[in-house]
Amino acid sequence: MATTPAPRWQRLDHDERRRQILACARRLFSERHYAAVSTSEIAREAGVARGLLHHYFRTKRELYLEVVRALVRVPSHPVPEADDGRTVEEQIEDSVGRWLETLRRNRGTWLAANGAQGLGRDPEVEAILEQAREHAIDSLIVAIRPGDPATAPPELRAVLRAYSGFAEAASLEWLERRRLTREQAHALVVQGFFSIVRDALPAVERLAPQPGRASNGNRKINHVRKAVQ
Amino acid sequence: MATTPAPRWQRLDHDERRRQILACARRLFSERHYAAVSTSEIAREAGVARGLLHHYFRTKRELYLEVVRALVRVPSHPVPEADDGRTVEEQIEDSVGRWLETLRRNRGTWLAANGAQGLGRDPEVEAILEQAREHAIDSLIVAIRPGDPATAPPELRAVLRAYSGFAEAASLEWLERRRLTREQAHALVVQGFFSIVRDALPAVERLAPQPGRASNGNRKINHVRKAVQ
DNA sequence: TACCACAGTTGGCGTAGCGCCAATAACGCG
DNA sequence: CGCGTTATTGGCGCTACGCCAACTGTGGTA
Repeated sequence: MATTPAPRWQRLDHDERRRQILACARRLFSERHYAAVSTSEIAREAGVARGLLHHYFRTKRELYLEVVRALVRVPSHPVPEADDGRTVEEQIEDSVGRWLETLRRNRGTWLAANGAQGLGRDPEVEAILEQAREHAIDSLIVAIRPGDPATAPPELRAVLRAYSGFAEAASLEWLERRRLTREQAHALVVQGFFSIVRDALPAVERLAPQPGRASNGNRKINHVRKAVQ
Repeated sequence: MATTPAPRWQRLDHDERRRQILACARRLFSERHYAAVSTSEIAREAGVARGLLHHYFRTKRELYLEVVRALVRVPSHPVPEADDGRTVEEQIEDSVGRWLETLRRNRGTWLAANGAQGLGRDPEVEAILEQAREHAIDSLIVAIRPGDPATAPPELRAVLRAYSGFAEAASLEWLERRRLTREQAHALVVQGFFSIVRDALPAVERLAPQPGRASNGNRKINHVRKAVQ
């Protein structure tokens, strides 16, 4: 009576195995930097042979880039929801609140993607982060200005990116260095947004290379400027 | 007549050789990420044997960290000079101008240190950047508030760090994405500073956990608040 | 129930890169 | 000019990565 021996390993669905490996890699890459994580360790963690990693992600680096893509799913700064008739103030207030809550829940993920500063240009990683951030800027533009965000003047995008850097740094003060309470971080990000849009943005537009380029289509922004204090 | 054969290699002073290797490593690490640069390549670039790298910097990683320390010598945001009797406004205006000029001259260095976002926490690198930034914050505090910067309330440091993130992002828009002219970047950073100190800072202080903690010693900040618009 | 084909999975080979150390040679000094 | 100091080299050992042929679990089929 030859009983069939117990399987030495389990055969998983392609996507499921891929997700499993990715999850382990994500955890390890979030804790330590690229060079300090070996493929053997990721494989051991996932309970598979090292060769399997190369089957799903050709190289260690491609696995890493896949992790980066997964990490930037958590937005780097507050993004308003679609316009629902509320005032811009309410939308911003609310989006910042929701965003901070998201950060708290995904603390580790977000810190890995935004809190850590590597060094040395890494074009592929930069491209991924860049794309995610520009996309988030689009949402911001839609909230404060009607029309297609693609037609927004570059100065506006630039100022909002500066604001984005402001919001990220402020959040780090709450999440990581704990020099701000959550309420303070909220107030700082919200007030910062309105101040920057009201004061800094027009200061930049006044110096536009081609005068008059950004002189129309700012109805909603002007509304913000008047509404805040 | 046995003429002495030409030396096959030159024996340099300890510090000089060290600087030379560091310079090559710095160039390579600025162009590519850590894993994409090999010690053999650095050694070849410097015209020395690979073993010599390990003599001066025990490991590849320590060499890398040394490069990081060298890179953060370029400040990440505008830092006023020592108080020279001018108004705060003049000092800020001037410091931003000087800072942007520094950035332009050290474009590659600064982009490598601040433009690139790696991924995965790297405590040692973070510690280096952290220290440099906090030190820069001190200079800012001295400019806008009398007394020892060490006694400044944490909220103030937090707000200035947020401003620092703002200034860095704004500078990237000028240096890298070229959506701002230099004049626009200047106006944005200066106006952003005053707006944040005038509007965002008090909003944060109002929510201080221990009421009244930050209620004194803000004479000069109040002066800024009144002076700007 | 037994067989079969597909593809998920393994294990090991070849190579490159890093850490280390003993031997070597350039340079200053008596 | 010889000698000691130490900057510098070259090679050994090990680990990690990329690749691939062989293996095996799994679901379908007669």
